[in-house]
Amino acid sequence: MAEEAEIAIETRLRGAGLRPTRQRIALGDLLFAKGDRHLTVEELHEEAVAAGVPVSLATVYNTLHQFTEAGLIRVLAVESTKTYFDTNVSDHHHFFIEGQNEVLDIPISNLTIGNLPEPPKGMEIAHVDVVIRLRRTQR
Amino acid sequence: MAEEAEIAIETRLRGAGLRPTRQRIALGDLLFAKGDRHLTVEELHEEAVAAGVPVSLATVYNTLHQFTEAGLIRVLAVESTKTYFDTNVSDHHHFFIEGQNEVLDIPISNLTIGNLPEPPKGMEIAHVDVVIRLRRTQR
DNA sequence: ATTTGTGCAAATCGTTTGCATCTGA
DNA sequence: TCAGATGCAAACGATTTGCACAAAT
Repeated sequence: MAEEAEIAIETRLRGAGLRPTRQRIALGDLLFAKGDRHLTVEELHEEAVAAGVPVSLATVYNTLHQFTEAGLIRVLAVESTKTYFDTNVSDHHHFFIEGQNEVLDIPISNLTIGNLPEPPKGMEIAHVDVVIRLRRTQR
Repeated sequence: MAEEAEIAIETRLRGAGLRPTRQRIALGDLLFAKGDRHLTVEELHEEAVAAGVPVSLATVYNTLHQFTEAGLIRVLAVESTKTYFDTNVSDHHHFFIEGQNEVLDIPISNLTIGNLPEPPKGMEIAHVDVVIRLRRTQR
């Protein structure tokens, strides 16, 4: 199963014109082995080191950007200090817990958006992002 | 009319417990004199300097944060490395033009959101942000 | 052998902070 | 007067980049 995932990632990397290097495969494993994830570069770097794959921070940055260009993951626009990467590329939206900087998926089926506006001339809609910001309930 | 705006801003500043200093009034004028705006700190700073009010960058940062706390403006979480401030605090959403880092208001009436999901236990919804990302149409 | 990726450290960029000086009430 | 505001420069954290070395084809 780990093997299976590894092969799949190698294939996906090749398909994207990326050499399946040790580091990229390891990062890909960490990203995709556990279902949908929302990670910062820092977090993934720590996981990689903890998993015995001592990649450098710079490589994690490079790799995540390459994965993003390849469409394997996407960037989340929740808050501006840190960049979050989402391993789920399908159409879905997010909760963001303020103060805790935590991102959660919103189950797809719940949310609908109606009356999408016409984009300005010469523009088309690339993506619609909904972020529901949460705060702890007063008590 | 400029006078009127200035008085209003002084009043709003006082109401928020902020001394209406030369710099805050000038920045407030720039922010609110031209209708709804989406600005970065850098942009506002340049405008101020161009308008003959040589505030420091640090003061622009401080001031925008204080205005935000006072509820006069709000922070936009589009994506990008920079923080955008919105002078329109009412409930509305945004277009974001990719590559150009430009923010536009979506006219309120057009967009509806249905079936808002239940927030997780102990949480409540603070705010719902919709960002429609635009790209230039292929030709 | 050639091309591409990696690691490190230095560089960059947006933002924040410490502290001495100034200003509004 | 004097708490609060400002300006500067230094500090900071996230991200990027340049370049020598290593790995993949």
